[in-house]
Amino acid sequence: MSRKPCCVGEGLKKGAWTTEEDKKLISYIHEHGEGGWRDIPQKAGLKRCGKSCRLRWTNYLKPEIKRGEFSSEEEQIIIMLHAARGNKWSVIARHLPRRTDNEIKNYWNTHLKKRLIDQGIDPVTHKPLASNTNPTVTTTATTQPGSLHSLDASSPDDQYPRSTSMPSMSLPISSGLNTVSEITTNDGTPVKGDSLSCKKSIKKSSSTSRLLNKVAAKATSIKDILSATTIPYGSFSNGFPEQSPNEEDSSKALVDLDPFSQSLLYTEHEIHATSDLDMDQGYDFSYFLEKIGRDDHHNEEHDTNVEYGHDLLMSDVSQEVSSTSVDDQGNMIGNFEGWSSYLLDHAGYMYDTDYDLLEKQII
DNA sequence: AACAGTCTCAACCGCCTCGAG
DNA sequence: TCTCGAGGCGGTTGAGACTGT
Repeated sequence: MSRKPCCVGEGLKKGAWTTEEDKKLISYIHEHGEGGWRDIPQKAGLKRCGKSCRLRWTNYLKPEIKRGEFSSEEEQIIIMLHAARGNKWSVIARHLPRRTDNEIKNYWNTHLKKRLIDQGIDPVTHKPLASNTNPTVTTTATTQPGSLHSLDASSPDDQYPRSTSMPSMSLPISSGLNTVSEITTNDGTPVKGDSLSCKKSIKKSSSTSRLLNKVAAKATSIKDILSATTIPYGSFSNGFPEQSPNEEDSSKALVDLDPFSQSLLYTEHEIHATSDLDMDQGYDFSYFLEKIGRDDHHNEEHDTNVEYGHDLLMSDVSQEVSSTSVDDQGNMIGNFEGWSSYLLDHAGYMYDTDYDLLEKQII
């Protein structure tokens, strides 16, 4: 019942493509366009099967393909979407303009997966690995801004104490902080060379983070407004950390229950750091994606995998807020209004707040 | 220098989806 | 409704590069 492989045929070449073959394929597609892959090899004078041609073109030769190191923003998106959708590389690739699913898949398997494991996070479930879970750790973890959630492969597993009630995985936060972290060896000398993992630790701001930071700043304003209202316990019975008020002082617990505050692990100094946001200084949007993920959890029935950030980037929701796109410089851009509206919608829903009034106060 | 082990990623394989007939 | 085939997708492989001894 198995289908006959498309690439059966005498004299069909396999393996690495030569420059000459690439030239032929590029030349043909430039002249005739994509499609009709079955006929392309013959017409282009290639001893390859059509499928091989298509893969070579879509994964490697296509001019708009972006190659090279992944930005921290891209890493965040990959991790969040992977948590939400698993190994749906094509879905993830749709949110990373100019990246191919194959490249993302490779990057995940060779870099991100290992880093998550190094941090004690199960790359499949995105939850803390059982052996590394420390149920005694609660709130107010001492944080080091710019380093807490960065996926630094050199970080020891126990460097970042994890609350049992924290999101199922930590997210890199450094992208919006303009943090330039020099990677050093154990003796303190800077690491040179072209190691991908080293390069990736150099954080820089981008148009993506700036745009999303604006949304984050707006959402923080929502938080400031809403935080003036006392929200009784029990208002958020689902989707929030399981924690009894008796276990924490009430003022802190209130912060913890604020849907626009950070998770339990993302402690007060980080929250305060957002209150006087500088658009250019940035703010890491992953917090908001995470928060929104919790909101989704609050609103709907979700499986255990759905705990942070992801649904915003999932196709259904991102249709609301517009998918990521790319500007003429190749930078990822988002729909600011769409994201803002989405955040506002969630704020209104969560607090049963008058939407119009809320929006007037914010905008 | 030589070798072994590890890593990276382009390419392949086989199954799935979907549209055309 | 069924069949077929093109294209899409995710898992896996293996050649070459890199690193350590």
